[in-house]
Amino acid sequence: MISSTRLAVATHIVSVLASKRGEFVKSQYIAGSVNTNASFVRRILGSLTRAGIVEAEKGKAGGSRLVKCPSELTLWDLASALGEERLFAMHTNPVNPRCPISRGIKSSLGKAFAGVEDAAHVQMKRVSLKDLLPA
Amino acid sequence: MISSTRLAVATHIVSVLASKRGEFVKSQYIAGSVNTNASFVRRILGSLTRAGIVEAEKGKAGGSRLVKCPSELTLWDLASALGEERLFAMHTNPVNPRCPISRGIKSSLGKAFAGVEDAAHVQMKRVSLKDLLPA
DNA sequence: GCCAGAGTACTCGGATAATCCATGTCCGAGTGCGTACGG
DNA sequence: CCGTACGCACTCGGACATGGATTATCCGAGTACTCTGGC
Repeated sequence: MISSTRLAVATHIVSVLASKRGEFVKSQYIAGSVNTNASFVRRILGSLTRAGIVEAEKGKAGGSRLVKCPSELTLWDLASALGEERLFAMHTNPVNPRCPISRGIKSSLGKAFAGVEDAAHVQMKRVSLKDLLPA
Repeated sequence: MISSTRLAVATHIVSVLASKRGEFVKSQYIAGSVNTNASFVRRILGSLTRAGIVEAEKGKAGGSRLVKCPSELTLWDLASALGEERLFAMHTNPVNPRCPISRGIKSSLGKAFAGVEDAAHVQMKRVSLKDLLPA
């Protein structure tokens, strides 16, 4: 039912960056904290960089560092940086035009899903990275 | 974050059942509306039957029929019948005990996820099958 | 005419196959710093 | 002593492998209705 852990890993990543605020942190170090491989971390860091949440420095003394202030970076920012805004998946099977239910369900259910997602997004915007860091 | 379309398909299924209220509908007919295979439909019907949302009749004139009233059957009922209550997935990689972030993140992020999910659940309980049917 | 048994049309549910997606692994190209070597 | 060239340690990003989850396909066993055949 639930597929990717990217949001959880992204949150873990920015938490590590926040705990080393100002320093450039190597992807290998972050991978050690998450207990995964550095390439996976880099792929997520790439999304965060493109979204302006993180900046990367190349070269020997390179690494990544947090650009945003932890109190102003929310779960929603991370999810949308990853392109994981949707919580529900519609089935993609073709519509059966001879069935009125089949013709209408995707539209009405889509609206219902959107309503639930909106409520979730509101909550996600209220959780900042600062809330997640150890006191 | 959700890969499976079971909730969408389950909603489609009960919509078809509601549109034929009282009649026993064959899984093959439902599959035609969803444009998928009957076995997949039956597997979902099985979950709905176990949850008391639907009842099945065997034999030649058999099929499935809706037990609950459409105005009292919510998205939440369907999701929980399918065991798809969770919207987010935590990464399952082992904790790195030498990293304070790694030690704490799963607990604090888990609480944040739960808060968002609670908000979503509230909305899901407000959407009934009746809201999704054509007027 | 009536009952037994076969046939039919569904059910459920398990086993397996085919696909898809998330993640892991590996590699090449680019870049900036440090060092070594040659002038 | 100074500048260039090389090596190193990172970055990004693509290609491909792997494993698990989702969905599709197929089959067997059970059940209830219906029809047929024998008494």
